Amino acid sequence: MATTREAKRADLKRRLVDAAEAQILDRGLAGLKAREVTAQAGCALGALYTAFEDLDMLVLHVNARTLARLGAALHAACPKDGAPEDILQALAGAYVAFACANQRLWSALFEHRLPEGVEMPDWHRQDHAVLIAEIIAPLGRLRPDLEPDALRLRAQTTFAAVHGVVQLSLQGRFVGVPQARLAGEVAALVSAMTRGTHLAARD
Amino acid sequence: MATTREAKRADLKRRLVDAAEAQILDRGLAGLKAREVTAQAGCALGALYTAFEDLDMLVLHVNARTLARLGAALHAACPKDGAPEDILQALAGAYVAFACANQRLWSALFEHRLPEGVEMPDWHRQDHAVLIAEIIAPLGRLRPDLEPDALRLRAQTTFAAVHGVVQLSLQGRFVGVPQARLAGEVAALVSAMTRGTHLAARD
DNA sequence: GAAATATTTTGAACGACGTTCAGAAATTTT
DNA sequence: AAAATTTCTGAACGTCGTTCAAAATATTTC
Repeated sequence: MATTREAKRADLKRRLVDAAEAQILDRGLAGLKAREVTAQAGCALGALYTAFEDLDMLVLHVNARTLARLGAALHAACPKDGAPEDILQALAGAYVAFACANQRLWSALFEHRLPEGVEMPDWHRQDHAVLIAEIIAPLGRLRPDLEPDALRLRAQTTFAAVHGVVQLSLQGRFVGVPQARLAGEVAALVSAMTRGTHLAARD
Repeated sequence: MATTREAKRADLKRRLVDAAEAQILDRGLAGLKAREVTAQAGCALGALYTAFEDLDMLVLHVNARTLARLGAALHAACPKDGAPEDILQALAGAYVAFACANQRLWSALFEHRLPEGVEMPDWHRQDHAVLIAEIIAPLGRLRPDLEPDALRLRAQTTFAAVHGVVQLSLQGRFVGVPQARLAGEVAALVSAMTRGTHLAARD
């Protein structure tokens, strides 16, 4: 049974990620505890460290799942054809909707920090590409003058701007916009960025 | 010596905030430890809990200091007269410069989370007002049609957008823009937001 | 198939952490 | 200066992530 060993290991990993996801979902990232996760996954405390290097890597696997779901939501929300403004509005709206509907899992994506000096593994860095993938095409139509590198950079900036508004709002910070106003403010921001960006291309 | 008691208490608090600030400055928020802070402040471990409710409240006092310095930097960078675009660019540039020059203390402002369910004390909520205070006037000139409430909301959104770009960049995230490009991208964002915002006022 | 060997799983134990609190030290009052 | 009060102290507690010797299980050998 050469396959059993790997299959059991994969099953353990799945149960641990399931349990960690459930844990973050109802207590937040800070409420994730090794003892509770392993109890819910039905394994010993030490087993966690045979499946993953440490708790941080387990969180990264939960985040990978969340990013995949978020990526699918963004892709689904993106109209096949339409004006660049409409596509960007649809993407921003979908991002807001996903963050609101999955607050704790979405928060974990950006709250989580690796210990200082520890670099994020490559396999997980790539998972983040979905955050900007769909932005590039419509933005490119607004700014046909930009080189691919500059375009990608501007897509990152565009994402980060929207993300910032969502993050400060959902964190309930003093400077964050009230959650009830979030969708409207993001729409206004995207509108302003879109119009302003379009103008810049003509200068 | 009625004054001594209060003076000594105030001195202890100051030493603790000094030590915590130094600690965050060279090891980051996650590197802040009660035992090290009290050792550096020259008091017993338990003394921390006679001066502050807990470590979180000590962090809030460090953050209050940082916000005051940041507020001063933003105010100083804000030209007395000039086009709204120029003022907003100056503010954004100063924000980027402060965040870069004080990365760990600035990060602590937004990394720190109170335990779930614990609300931020009012005295510290107000400290955050400096983040948007200087934005309101120039933004109001671009959008004279907005009511004071809507204007304040838009100022929060404008801040959050710039902040998002800075935060993802300085965190070194995959989707963040490289630090070397940060100032340029923020300038482009402010430019686009400003032009777009101005156009919206004419619709 | 049983003994020997290799692998996997286990949970008690470790060190570090934030926080508490009974007693020691210092101060104020009598 | 003795008594009463306040302040300060650091050992001790509970919880955390992580480790690792030993137990349990699986595999190989004869």
